[in-house]
Amino acid sequence: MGPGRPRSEKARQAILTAALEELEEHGYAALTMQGIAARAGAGKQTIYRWWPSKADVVLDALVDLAAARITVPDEGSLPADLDAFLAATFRERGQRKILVGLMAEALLDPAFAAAFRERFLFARRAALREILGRAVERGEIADGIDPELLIDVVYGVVWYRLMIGHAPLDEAAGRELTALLLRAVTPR
Amino acid sequence: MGPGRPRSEKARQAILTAALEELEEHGYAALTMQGIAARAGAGKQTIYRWWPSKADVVLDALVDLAAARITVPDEGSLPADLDAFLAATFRERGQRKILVGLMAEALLDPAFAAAFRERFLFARRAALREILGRAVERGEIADGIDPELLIDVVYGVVWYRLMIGHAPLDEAAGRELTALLLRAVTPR
Amino acid sequence: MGPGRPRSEKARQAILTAALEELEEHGYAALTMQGIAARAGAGKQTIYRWWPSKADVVLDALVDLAAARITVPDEGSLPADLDAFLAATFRERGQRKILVGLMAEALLDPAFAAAFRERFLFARRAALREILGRAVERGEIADGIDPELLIDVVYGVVWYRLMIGHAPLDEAAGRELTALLLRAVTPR
Amino acid sequence: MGPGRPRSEKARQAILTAALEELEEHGYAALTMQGIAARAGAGKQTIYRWWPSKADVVLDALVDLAAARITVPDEGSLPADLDAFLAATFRERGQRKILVGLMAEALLDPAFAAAFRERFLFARRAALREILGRAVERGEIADGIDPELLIDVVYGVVWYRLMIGHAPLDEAAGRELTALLLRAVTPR
DNA sequence: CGATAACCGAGACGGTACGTCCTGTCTTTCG
DNA sequence: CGAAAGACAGGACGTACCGTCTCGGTTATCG
Repeated sequence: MGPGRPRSEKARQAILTAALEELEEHGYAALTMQGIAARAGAGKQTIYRWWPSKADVVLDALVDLAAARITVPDEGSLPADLDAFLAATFRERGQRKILVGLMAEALLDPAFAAAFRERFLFARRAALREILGRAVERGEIADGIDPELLIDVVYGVVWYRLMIGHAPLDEAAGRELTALLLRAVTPR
Repeated sequence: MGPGRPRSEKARQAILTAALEELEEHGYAALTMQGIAARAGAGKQTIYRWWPSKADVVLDALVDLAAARITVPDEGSLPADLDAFLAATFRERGQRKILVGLMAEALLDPAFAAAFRERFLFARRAALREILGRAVERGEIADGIDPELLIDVVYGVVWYRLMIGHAPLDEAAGRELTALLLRAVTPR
Repeated sequence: MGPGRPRSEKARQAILTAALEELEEHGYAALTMQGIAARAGAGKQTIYRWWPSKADVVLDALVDLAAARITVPDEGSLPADLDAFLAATFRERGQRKILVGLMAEALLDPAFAAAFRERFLFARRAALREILGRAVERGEIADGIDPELLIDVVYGVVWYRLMIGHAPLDEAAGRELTALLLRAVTPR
Repeated sequence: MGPGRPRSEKARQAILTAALEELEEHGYAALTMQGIAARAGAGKQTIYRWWPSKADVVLDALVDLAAARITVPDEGSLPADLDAFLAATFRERGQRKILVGLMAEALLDPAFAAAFRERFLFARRAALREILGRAVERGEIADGIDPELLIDVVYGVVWYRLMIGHAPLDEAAGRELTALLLRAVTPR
């Protein structure tokens, strides 16, 4: 490390925390750099020095939150793994506001969209891909079925319901989706 | 009609057209009421009088555009209907910018989200529901399969790919999705 | 009179009354054509048809109010006339808000300034001029003293105090001013 | 001085200059915050941060302009002092537009009226008061004559003519007014 | 141990869009 | 054709944030 005062870990934490609190209290739409800085007792410059946009702050906060969370179940069979995976996914719905806000930002800002994909979405896809890979090896998935499409179906339904809110995202929904997928992929 | 100058259809058209042009040129994120008003040669007040937000302007423009477009195919069989429906859906992708912008707005603004659901999303779901309803009557869908979940799967995949852009939304994708769904729903 | 519906005297009265009431309640600065029209139950066009600006409405209302008020005292001597004139002038101070508002408008709008001069200010000057004319004939004013300057002194002091509000405009003030003027003009 | 970027003297000057230029070109009535900001190359917020209204901007500009100008003549006699004072006052008539605009604003806005009185009007009165005070000491003013009334007469006539514009404000006018005042105050 | 350098908080800066208000004009229906 | 109603284009308002900048001050490395 060169000379100069090192980055303040205290400021970083204060900013991430402030961002999550502001988001929780007022919603993503009302989130502002000014507001985060004020609540964190930080200067705006300090935020801009380390994050290119407020969405990146929230994404960092989310990644911190969800750091150790992506546990890939390995129950020995596809149905069990899928059920466990979806149940775990739905359990984190305290993050609904965060996820929906970040997706909105990603839809509006291509630069952030790339970061969101790489650091969040694709990490989740990889977990599901691992589950499906094991199922393929076990012969639980018929030939000619593209696992990537299955991933799209799972996350498509999850995100669609998360965003539209017209149907629940609970364990029953998980089981129903698992059942449908099994009918689709099971060799016969 | 009461007294007073009636609403100007010319102004309405100018505003909707201006909104779409601005969106096309600069993207949804850069869309502003000022910009729309200036390009339309309209006063801002005239916009605010009839639409609560810029998103509602764009939604109106979209509904005008897509007015007669929701044609429900009736080819006599589920596979044919699904293929035709998805092909028709994907063909309208000139609307990608519009749809993604409106979804972003819906994620940020609950009031607009309700309008978007009622006037756009649910109308599309209804079309698909009709197709599936006919398939159920024909016995092409096994008992115990909830058509609403199928709708979520179709639009989930469509929206997920529309938003993330990691995979194509073309006729091949449509056929692949159709095939997967048929495997899932066909009685045996 | 030509054909067509004649001007509505009822509307005219409603507008003048509404203008004075709005002025009284919210002050001249907050006076708007919209507000006057709304309170009068009149259309804005009706106001614009007959008055070029809100100031002209208020001026009309003032002239109606003060119509018969300019009574020129004729007590037989300059001191008595002056005292009576000033006392009468000061007595109308319920019009303070109106006068100050109109003067403000006249300072900002040359077109209205002309109307204000002709229809109000110069009418008042004429009254005072008549008093001074009689005093000259009676030999109460020394040669070489320009009555116009005396008028400026009287109305200058009145308006200055009316505007600045640093000193009272009451009968004592009138007597003090009268005394000063007499010392200045009395031949010796 | 506390922390934070200090106020920009350059911006302050640019704003005051822009205000005077706009006023000169388009008149006080057409003066707008937007216009001043645009011409000064400043943000509107920067103006609102330091001045509550456009009138306060112009008042600051005037005070800057007239800073060292209030020179109280001391010629040794009341007639000479008065003549010199009035001549000096009338000589500044390049400020007519400014003064009339500020007075209009003061008539419409009590908050600004207070500032205008304290920072401009009363400062001018004080100068005249000093002249009259010396005259009293010299015995040039008869007992029982209130100097404050004399100040009202002088500034009353000046402002009345400034506003109405029916009579000139030149050296001849000054001499005529001086003569009248002397007749009024000279002991006999 | 002092110079240098990068950080920090604070807050002013030039901008841009917001949503509201009012202006003066226009286009209806009604009497 | 006057009048009430109310929509229209236009433009200023005062506010909120943006992202940048310029302060004084702090905390590290390195000569």
